[in-house]
Amino acid sequence: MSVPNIKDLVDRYIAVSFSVEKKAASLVKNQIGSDLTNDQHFTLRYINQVGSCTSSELAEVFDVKKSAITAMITRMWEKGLIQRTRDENDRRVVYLTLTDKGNELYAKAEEKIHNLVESLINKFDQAEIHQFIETFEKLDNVLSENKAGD
Amino acid sequence: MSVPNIKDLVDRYIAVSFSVEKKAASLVKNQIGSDLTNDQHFTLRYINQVGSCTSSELAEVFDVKKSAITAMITRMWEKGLIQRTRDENDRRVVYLTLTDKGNELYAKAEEKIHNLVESLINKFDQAEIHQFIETFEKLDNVLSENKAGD
DNA sequence: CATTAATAGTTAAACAGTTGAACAGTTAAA
DNA sequence: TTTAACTGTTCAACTGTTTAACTATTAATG
Repeated sequence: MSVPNIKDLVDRYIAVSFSVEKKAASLVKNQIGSDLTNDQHFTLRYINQVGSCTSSELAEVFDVKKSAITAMITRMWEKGLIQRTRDENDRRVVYLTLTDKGNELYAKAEEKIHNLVESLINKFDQAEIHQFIETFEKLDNVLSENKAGD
Repeated sequence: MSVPNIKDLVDRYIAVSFSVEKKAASLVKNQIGSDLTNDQHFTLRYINQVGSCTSSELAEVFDVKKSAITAMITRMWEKGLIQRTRDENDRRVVYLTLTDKGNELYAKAEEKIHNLVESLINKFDQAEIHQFIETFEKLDNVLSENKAGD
């Protein structure tokens, strides 16, 4: 008990992160409806946050190949959610931005998620939440360093 | 700062959980190699833990339709990792277990993950890890309740 | 300047994972 | 016994992914 049992830790972490991720995805999907897949929602969210970005940037952030981004962006472009604009200075580059429709859809999704979280957040006290997110972000950094050292 | 800003919280949580999940998946994939996809690894892990289960149970746990399980189990069955055994009492039911090959592959993957975690775990102190997992599991329970109340 | 490198993004084939609907076989309920 | 419920499968269609080859453009090098 005092010595950290790595096997138990790995089992617990994998089980809980897997479970939470599935449940959160399922809840979000119920809220958002069938307009948007989860990956499309994350893409919308990211572009909304940064305002404008490129395919290469998305591939870096999502840790997938550029061709995967092309496919996903094309599907969202077909739905009228995303705009592609060529850079006039460097004509290789294509800037991705949200259309009005994309922004609206994101705002609607965001509102529903906000309400959902609001209804759940009172189960935790603020210090606990704060510490949880801090550790989670620390884990993210540790993983980044590990990857950089490959 | 004292009042919890839900929007910021949601943004931070989604960003960090998305990022950690991607990085962890990528690290695990590097360790395990191309023998196994992440979902197949999780499936192997689950069946290893419970010993034996059914398609319906997997569908419940993974929160997907049964037809998705059939497809995935078939792929793993073709690789010789999983065995299907009909229940003689209720001939609708099929029990899923790991073959020797499945168990070996799981053990190998588990060892590599173990070593990986061992190399990262010293970045955190034990109390922090303990508290983090506790809160994560609490979140899992809260999400379960919320889903049950749908 | 001309040729060669590198970069940004796309396309196409192939695969894993997913849903939804229809179905077969089996068991339980009426 | 007929009807209803359940377990698992099949099939078509879709999203997301990788790999490899490709286009177009820009940067670097001689």
